[in-house]
Amino acid sequence: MTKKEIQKLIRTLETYCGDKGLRYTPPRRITLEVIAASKRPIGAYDVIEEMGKVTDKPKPTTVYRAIEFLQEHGFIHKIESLSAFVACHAGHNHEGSQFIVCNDCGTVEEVHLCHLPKDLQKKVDNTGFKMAHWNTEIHGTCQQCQA
Amino acid sequence: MTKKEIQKLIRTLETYCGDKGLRYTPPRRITLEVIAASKRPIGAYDVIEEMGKVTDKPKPTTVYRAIEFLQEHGFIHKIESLSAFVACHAGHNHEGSQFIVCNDCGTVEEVHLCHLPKDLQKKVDNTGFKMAHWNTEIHGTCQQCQA
DNA sequence: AATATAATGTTATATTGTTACATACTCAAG
DNA sequence: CTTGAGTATGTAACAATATAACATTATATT
Ligand SMILES: [Zn+2]
Ligand SMILES: [Zn+2]
Ligand SMILES: [Zn+2]
Ligand SMILES: [Zn+2]
Repeated sequence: MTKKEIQKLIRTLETYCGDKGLRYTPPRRITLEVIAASKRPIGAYDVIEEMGKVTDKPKPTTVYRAIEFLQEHGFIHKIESLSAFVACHAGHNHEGSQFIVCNDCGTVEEVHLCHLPKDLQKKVDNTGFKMAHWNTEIHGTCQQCQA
Repeated sequence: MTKKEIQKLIRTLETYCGDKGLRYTPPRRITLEVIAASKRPIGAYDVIEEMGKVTDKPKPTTVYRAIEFLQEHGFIHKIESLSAFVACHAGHNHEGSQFIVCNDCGTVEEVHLCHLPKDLQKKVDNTGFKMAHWNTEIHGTCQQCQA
């Protein structure tokens, strides 16, 4: 994300917290800034490192708590297959996420769909399952890396 | 899986290795047996524990190597959001996996589709991305656990 | 000020996964 | 046979990721 986009995202976080009676705190702000500023998914311990540049180097707990908060409220997503985090690019909270991950350069693109693909939704319905969240990670090689 | 199904799966592994000039070895066999016998996704260190009941307790490397082999050849899948493994229920190697995961009881059902859902495939095609593998994990509450 | 709630600080530890190097097995060429 | 190449395992140490438990601080409400 560009610096402007990050600034906007941070203001969104601040507003969101105000509206919901949640606290807009340094760990939460900095964690989001760091994740949003990263070109690729960033691991929790790299967030700790980055955060250490602007505050006392935080303990894992601090960052993991901020990550949990930001995930719950839809500001970031975890790329499970990489144990790493990215800022949400959809601009709103959503139940499902899709990512395209390049195995060569590591870049990740969020592909936002508002609904689970029909063929999957059908299968889920047939089992009487009550869906809460879903996530798809598509691995392969991006156009750039094919050249 | 039932004991019969496991036995069949193991024979499939043996045949597969023979056909491909790969080795059918105790770590590979036991790892598959243990994962297939588990009612829920099983973590690598629990596989180590189980394997320890029938051989000298193995080191992590042994089990991780077997897991890697079994994954590469389509016998097992990793549930990324749980860092745990399940035996494949599709009966053949496939590029994409879908799982329905109950957050309450932990049971996982594999939903096999041979192709990526169309809306996702379109998005991928538009980016010029060359897909290798994909994985979807759907979390929620199974019918039993809703009662 | 007293209280309740939300959030953070701190320490230690648990869980998951990898690196590096030595040893053994299998098959085939000489 | 035996030697060499490729495949797989054995072993020890370690790295990376994540959580538990308990103390303290901040914020808002009474
Ligand atoms: Zn998103
Ligand atoms: Zn790439
Ligand atoms: Zn499968
Ligand atoms: Zn359930």
